[in-house]
Amino acid sequence: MLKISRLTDYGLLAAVYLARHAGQVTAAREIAEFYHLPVPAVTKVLKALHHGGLVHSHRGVGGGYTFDGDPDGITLGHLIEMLEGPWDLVECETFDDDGHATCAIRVACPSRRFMFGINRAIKGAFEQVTLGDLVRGGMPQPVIDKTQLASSGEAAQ
Amino acid sequence: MLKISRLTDYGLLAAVYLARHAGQVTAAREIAEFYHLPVPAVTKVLKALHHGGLVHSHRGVGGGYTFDGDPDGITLGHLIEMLEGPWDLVECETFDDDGHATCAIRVACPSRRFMFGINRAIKGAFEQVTLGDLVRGGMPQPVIDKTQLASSGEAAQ
DNA sequence: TCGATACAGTACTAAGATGGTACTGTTTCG
DNA sequence: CGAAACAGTACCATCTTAGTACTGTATCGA
Repeated sequence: MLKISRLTDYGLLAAVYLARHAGQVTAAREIAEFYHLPVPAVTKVLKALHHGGLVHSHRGVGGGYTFDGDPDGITLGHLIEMLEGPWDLVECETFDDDGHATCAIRVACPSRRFMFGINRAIKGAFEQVTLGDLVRGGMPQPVIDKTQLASSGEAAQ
Repeated sequence: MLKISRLTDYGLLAAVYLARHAGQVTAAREIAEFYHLPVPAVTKVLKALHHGGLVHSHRGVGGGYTFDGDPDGITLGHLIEMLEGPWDLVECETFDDDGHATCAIRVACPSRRFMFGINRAIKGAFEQVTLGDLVRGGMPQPVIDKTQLASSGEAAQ
């Protein structure tokens, strides 16, 4: 199914919470209790946000996480990348750990350009929503730029 | 991971193939061979497209599927709905077979409106791409309408 | 009439992803 | 020095996915 995983949900909520309390040191427990989420799950996603460079961490008693950047400089695409790692809606361009393409017929595939065009068009939508939009609670409706697929080369079959 | 499932990929390719051969009766085998895909998998998604009303089926010798509608009247959202069933990027509003909400704290959830706003904004992007766009190989870049979340009510936490 | 073709519907299984948790280690405060 | 809180890793039950198999039905043509 095409859906944002539950842990990614948690991560978006945590990011918004921290952005709304910018500059304040906030413990994972506080965020988990606010949203009625399991604490271990929230700590997991906060580690990912820290690893992605979105938030700073503070250990020890009274520690927690802080966000002090520009909410409008962070896109929904960035956030999902931090939480899920590199992602594509299609796997035409995906490679496994050995560097082999997941798609065995990749080079000869008549649909590769086509699928990659969809990928870029939809991922582009995720780049138009910023953390600031989420914090403000107003979110833009993505508009598709119909030149995206064509610019990837000739049309696919 | 946030990705279109492989079978849905197959379904999109099959829909494009049929739209490019509009009015012609095309067997599942022909589509599978063109894209180098397993025949049983392609027949599976074609059944879904037929069930969704996108294509007509013709049994017997020389049978197959035909598309004879308006490619620009079918959106990417419609196609995914046919192939994956009702879908949402978040599960705030999802109910199980017994009619119970998947989210146990749904009524009191401080993030429900927020997540549903994301859901509508991104799903809106899928409504801006049509089967005609896919057939022509030019695809729009979705543009987010930032009023979508706000219009769901007050801003969520 | 009969056989081959092709779709209709259902069900099964192996492989992979997901969600939640547990455990150990490290840092910081008082 | 003890408690609090993050860092990193690993585990496991559950769910989803992909692919296939099997039976049934409709159609064409010899």
